[in-house]
Amino acid sequence: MSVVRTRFAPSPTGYLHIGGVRTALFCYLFAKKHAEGRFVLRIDDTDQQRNVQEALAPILSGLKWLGINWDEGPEVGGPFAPYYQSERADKYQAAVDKLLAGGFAYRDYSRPEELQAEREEAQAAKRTFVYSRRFMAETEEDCRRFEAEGRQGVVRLKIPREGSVVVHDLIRGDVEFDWAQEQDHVIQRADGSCLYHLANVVDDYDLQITHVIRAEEHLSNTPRQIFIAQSLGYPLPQYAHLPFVAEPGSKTKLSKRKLDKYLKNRDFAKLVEQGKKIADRVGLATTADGFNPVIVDFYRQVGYLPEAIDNYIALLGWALDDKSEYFSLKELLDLFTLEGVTKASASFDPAKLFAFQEKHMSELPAAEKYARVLRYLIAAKHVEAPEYADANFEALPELAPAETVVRLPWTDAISPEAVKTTIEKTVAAAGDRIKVSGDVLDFDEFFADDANFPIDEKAWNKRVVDDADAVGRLADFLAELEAIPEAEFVASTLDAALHAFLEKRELKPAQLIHALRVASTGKGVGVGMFDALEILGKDRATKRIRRALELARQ
RNA sequence: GGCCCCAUCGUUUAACGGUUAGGACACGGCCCUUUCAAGGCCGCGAUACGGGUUCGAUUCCCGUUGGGGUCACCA
Repeated sequence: MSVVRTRFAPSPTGYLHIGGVRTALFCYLFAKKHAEGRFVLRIDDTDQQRNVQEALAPILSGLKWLGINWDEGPEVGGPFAPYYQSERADKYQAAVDKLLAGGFAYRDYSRPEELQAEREEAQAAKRTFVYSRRFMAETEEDCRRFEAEGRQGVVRLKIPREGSVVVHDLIRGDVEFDWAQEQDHVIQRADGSCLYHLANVVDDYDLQITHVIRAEEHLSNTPRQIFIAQSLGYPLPQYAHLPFVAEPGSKTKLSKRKLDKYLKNRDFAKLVEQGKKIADRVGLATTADGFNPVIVDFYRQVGYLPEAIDNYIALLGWALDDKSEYFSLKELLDLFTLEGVTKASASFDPAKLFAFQEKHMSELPAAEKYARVLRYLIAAKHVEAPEYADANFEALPELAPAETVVRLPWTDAISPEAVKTTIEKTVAAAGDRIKVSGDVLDFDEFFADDANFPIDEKAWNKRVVDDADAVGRLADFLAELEAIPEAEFVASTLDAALHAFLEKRELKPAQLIHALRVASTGKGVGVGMFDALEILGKDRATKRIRRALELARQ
């Protein structure tokens, strides 16, 4: 048994979308689960302009981010280089010559309008269109004659006019197509450039691809590829056509262009809204092409975990059994099989993806959470890191090195160590509330200037202004807080102190805590009250409450 | 329109002739609770339809309906 080789062959379009990732992931998983299996990345740029590298960058970075690493292809090279179709023209030419010589293709001199006329005629007569081959050149003389008429020649496949072909598909079983339904497709243009189907077949052969795993849309053009391969004497690869990734709540293929439509889906809108909130704070343009939940870059920017995306994407058209759902990439590598792939298209469900993100995030070790979150705090300027003084969000590392020095922009009185502790405690206290890394920005109250942090007006009015006794209680409790030694200013002590205070006065927690929260954090909601006080520390916490009391008494 | 593919809760899936048709997400309720999350418990909810085959069909066959893909000198 030969070594399994799969390939993912994107065109450089400037973005990597969810559907593409799913195909790439399955190709990768299938190859890598086999001993010595190789996953090849080939760039299908037969029809491209200059800026291939630029348009390719987001695709390569997206795959890398997701951990879908290729064994051969751009940047890493490999034994079958080049991996760009634009650099393989000579191979295609040789194949065209061979096809022509074998009588499997012919030179055609029809003009587009002539072909169109035939097409319309067939349509009017309700027949399947089949080219008459009226301008097929069978001899050199024919060629010269047509050329003398000012015609330009292309090369077409000479598809059989009868009989049928069976595609053996690993997912769909045997699918039969009549040759009569196929067209004499053009494989080479007048200018000598070759078209996709030819290039694709030649490359799959040259790169020794054993399993062609691709989206279902390619199933119906597999016959012509089989024709090319067989005419060239190539052994056929195994085919596996994956179901589509469809739109939320629909069976239509997911498309980047229809974002407006998807936005009407509540869950989709939620994702975008959360993403925008984060992007705005870190200075990311939300009008950019990549800022769209259909595009992988969106998730990277907002702070999703690549493992969560991989996990969800893997389940889009694949299942292991009736209960397992949470997988790491590594586990997927062991468990993935083509047999587990479903036949029906699966629609992309943003809410479910988010649930996977929550789950993976909740299992992330504290140190890594810290490293991921730091990027957002720096970009939003809640903390400063001298070594990244002028860096914008994109220039900041996704995982900040542990030794990164941080300070608060508004004071030097708090040491870098203390700032680091503040972040660590904030992340710990926020816990599950930080669902994507960028969510850390919801807890900016711990980094704000004690003398001048923003206060949510609604919460302030409700908890302080409208509560006649709030100020008095706050003042009394402040005195208690001031009596606690700084070293004991920790959540457990504060909890005990507050409850003792309440008990003495026969008050319920709510009668003090809400006002205390607004006074010390400026917000109506947040982490546990005692955690919040501990994070701030005695000095900052009491300073803030004093400020609040002053404001309330004005 | 021709050809091809597909069809289980709202979504994603399990059940490869015998189950009270299972799970997850979402949704609803309750509990916990200082807010917001999280968590726990409970609930709602599906075999598209019609014929066969069979002792027995989600499962096999045929048809209908519905959805999707594809029919380029795009990939």
